[in-house]
Amino acid sequence: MESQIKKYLIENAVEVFGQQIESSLIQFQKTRKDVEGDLTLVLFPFVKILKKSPQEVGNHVSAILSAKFPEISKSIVVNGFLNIVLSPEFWVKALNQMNSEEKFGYQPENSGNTVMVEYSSPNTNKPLHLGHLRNNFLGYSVAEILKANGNKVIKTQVINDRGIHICKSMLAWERFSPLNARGERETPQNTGMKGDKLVGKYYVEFDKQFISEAKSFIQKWEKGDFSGVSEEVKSEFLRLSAAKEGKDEKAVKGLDDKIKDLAKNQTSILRDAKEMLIKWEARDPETYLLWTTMNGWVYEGFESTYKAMGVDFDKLYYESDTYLLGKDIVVEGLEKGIFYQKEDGSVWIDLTNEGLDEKLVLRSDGTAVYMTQDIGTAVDRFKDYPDLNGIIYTVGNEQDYHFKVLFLILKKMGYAWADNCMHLSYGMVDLPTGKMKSREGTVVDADDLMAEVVDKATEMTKERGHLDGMTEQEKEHLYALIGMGGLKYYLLKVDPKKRMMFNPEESIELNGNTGPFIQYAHARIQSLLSKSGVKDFNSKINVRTIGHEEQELIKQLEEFPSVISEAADTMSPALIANYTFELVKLYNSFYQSVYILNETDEDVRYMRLVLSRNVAKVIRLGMVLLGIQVPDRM
RNA sequence: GGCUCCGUAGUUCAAUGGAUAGAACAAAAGUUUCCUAAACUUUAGAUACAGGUUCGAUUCCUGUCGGGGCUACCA
Repeated sequence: MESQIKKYLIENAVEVFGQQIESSLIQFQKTRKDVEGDLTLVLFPFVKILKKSPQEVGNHVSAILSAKFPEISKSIVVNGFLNIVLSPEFWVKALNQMNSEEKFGYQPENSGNTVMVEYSSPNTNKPLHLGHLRNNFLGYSVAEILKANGNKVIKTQVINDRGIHICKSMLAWERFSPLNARGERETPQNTGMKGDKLVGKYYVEFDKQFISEAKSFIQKWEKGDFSGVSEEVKSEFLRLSAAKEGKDEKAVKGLDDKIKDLAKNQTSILRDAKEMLIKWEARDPETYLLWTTMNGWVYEGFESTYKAMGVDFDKLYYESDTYLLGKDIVVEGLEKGIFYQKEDGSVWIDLTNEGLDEKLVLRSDGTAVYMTQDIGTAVDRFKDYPDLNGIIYTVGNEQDYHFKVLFLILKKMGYAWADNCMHLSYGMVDLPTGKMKSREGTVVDADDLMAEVVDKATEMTKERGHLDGMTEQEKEHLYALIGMGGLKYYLLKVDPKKRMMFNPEESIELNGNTGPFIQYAHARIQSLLSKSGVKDFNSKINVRTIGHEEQELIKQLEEFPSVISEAADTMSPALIANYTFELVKLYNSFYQSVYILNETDEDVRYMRLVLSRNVAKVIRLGMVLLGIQVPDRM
């Protein structure tokens, strides 16, 4: 309706306004709740053109529209706004229309572009945590939203499986794992530990040993004992120590960090890890086997976590596969003069003209850095999928700068698709106790958290659920569905760009703006429908009038398609979440105030059932986009 | 220091430059002879500060104050 009126006004602008007008001048908005009307046209933009008062403009436009559109039963001018009231017939027709569409609000499949969505870029040394949950749920949801808008979507992740950090956990496992009775080191099989947790444990172990060795160096140096270190290190230490004199707290901390780095570089354990990396890059069979084995453990662990999360991927990329391609591209860029080489052999790009800094793309020893790999991965992807239109990178906002640089480099390298690469930058998740820090053990583990919310859901559902006649398996499924629904909804309902506070207690709440609140509404409607005895909802509704609350509900349902498309444009699942919450509140209020099954007028009863059915449908279609399932009973 | 993002009820979040700034939680008071009360209905409460642009500013611009992030030959 809105678009029809808009179209009409633009096409007949000369007649209505006496001149052609920009389409941006036609602004519609939702009518305020406390004012009569279904649709509101903002009149201010026309006031200047017509040089009349808002009231006169309103009357003028109102008369024209009323004559043209029979759906408009009346229109009222208030304070510069034209509030349009649509007829009951219009709303009944709208309800009949949406009732006939199974996928109401979705665009036809493959009617849009081909887009790759990358989310979850885990480090194989660290088990997944709360931050990954936001990342995964967000990426998955955006992928689903894009699909609903007709795009073909390829879900992917890039696995960070090479580099010095990987060697650290490998080394620590070889060196520190206790042997069991059969003389074996710890494995997921013989300990029953999840693979990613086991590897993570040895990564932490490495860090402990590493830091303690570095500390002992510093203690020695402070006593003036420089045995076994080079003159350069000695003088650097003395220089840094002397510089601390008379500096403020912050500066001293910075210098201390530099001293720590200096000491870390002297440790034997780091040296051994570096040697291992060189062996790995040389494909030393023993090292390679160890790497493959331990990575296998991690992937198995991740797999089970992803399964619990309910996310999946169409294609995986491994940095161990793409870093070499990245290096080739750097060489190519060097020949083209896009990059330049310093005396020590390191390769850089100068972005000072773009307001950024110089950025390293290859180390002096010829090894790849993060940026090198990312360049390689991007190019690789467009090679794998020739019809790909763009990539969306779901990565935290602490990497805004990295992606700015990455896209700029790709553009300078002449890749036309660089303009279609986007960084879906999401905010950090904070805890009430402050930031998550692995050092301080304040990281919320993904597996633990998911288990906790499901436990809580189990407890609450047993207490008040309606589970008679369900099998144990069905019950387990329901508990998981409610627990995970709550968690996903909690993480997705806020604007992804913003940092958010994660309150563990609130995340398992069942009341208010929560997943279970929405799931409950769906279950209640399903129960209603099955009790109604109506099997076939295909016949048309036949009522002349329609109640205020019913009309408000249809109005809200009518907005679903534009919400989906806006969610895709802004890549914000939060819009879907908030929309659905509004819908459910309206429905609950409606449900409370009228009889449905006990309504005596058959036509009205049927209309209310159809309305309920469509509310349930839109709830389900909306929640699917968030990766949340809705139950028929709870 | 440079770059960048953000400051909205007690708390967590909303608000394409539009009408009297919406919700939820927490607080207070109510609603079950009826379709799932995990529901519904009331009440109280906020735009960090100072300017500017505009018919109109939470939104845009400038400055102040406060917070986060980036500023590695780590990934």
